[in-house]
Amino acid sequence: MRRKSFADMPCPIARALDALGEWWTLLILREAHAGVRRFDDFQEKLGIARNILASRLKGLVAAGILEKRPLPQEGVRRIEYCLTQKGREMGMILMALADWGNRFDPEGPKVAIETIDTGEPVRLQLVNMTNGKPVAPQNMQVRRLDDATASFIPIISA
Amino acid sequence: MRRKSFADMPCPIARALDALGEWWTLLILREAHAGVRRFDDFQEKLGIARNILASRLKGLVAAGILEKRPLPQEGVRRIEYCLTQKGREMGMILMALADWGNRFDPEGPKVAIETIDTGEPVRLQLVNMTNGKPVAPQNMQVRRLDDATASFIPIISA
DNA sequence: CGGGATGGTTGCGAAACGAAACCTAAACCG
DNA sequence: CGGTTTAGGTTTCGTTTCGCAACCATCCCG
Repeated sequence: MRRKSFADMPCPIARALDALGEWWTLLILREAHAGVRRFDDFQEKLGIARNILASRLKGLVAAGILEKRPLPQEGVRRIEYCLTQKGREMGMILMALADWGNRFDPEGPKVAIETIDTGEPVRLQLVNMTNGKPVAPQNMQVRRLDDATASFIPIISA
Repeated sequence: MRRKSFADMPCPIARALDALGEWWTLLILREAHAGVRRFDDFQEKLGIARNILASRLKGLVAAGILEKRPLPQEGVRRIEYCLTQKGREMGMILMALADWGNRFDPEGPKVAIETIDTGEPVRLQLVNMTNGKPVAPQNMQVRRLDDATASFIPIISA
């Protein structure tokens, strides 16, 4: 039996996890967000096996999250794996993981998530986009638009 | 070879993924946030194999994300898996996944993430906690507090 | 031509995953 | 009392994925 895919589930979380949920994938993207672009750099910083890294990079390129760019004029052949727009915009997911890990892992390293200029603390919040005000998690829903009678998308009243 | 653990990496993202990053785990927690509490309900809603579900639930209880509660007076024996505080507070991670999946998966179901009372759109934002103002991702850093000379925690200037 | 750098692929053993069958204990049913 | 149902798992077994090390293919340099 092949490992079950989440790609055909009618839920944006499931479909996101189908692209991001394999072991190592989000750590590769953490490095990408930190500026890493080259195969050997990913490999060395993460300590991931080279075949697994190759497989993950291929998947992320296929998912449109990374883009493979050969740099022809660089002496030896060089290839860069660059974040696409889709890849850059999943920074919030990494932030949410970092924030939660930081607050709820007593053994973990303590980090400050803060502004660069003033060093003031930064957190993630739900914000009402029409008035910019914070929204309580209980006052939030995920509602299906395309086919109202189809299966409910379970979510999240923290 | 055992699959490599992220638990001893000095990064809150890696350590969070050590608890949340296995296949199925975040979907189980999506269901938990939607109100599911019982073994057979998780199993039926997700279509997950029972042995895998048992293993994931055990891990989540060990990680302090779910709490196992027997309900003695309920007729047959019933067991509930309830979110702890730690579990409830990772709703932001699910939100970030849902938001990203919703925006960047053209094949996926379109959903509205909105307030319940007024139906206004809701998004995740970085917020400066001292003044409540939004923070641009470029003006954000993750800085290590406990051992400034130790390995850099890569992050995230979306 | 002999390296070295870069970006992989191959082979193989060990875990993890998936499905179905099975088990346990308590209720309930007649 | 014996049989069935309900709930929550565990076992078994075959397939897939992971991890490691070794190897390979290009290109460039001297």
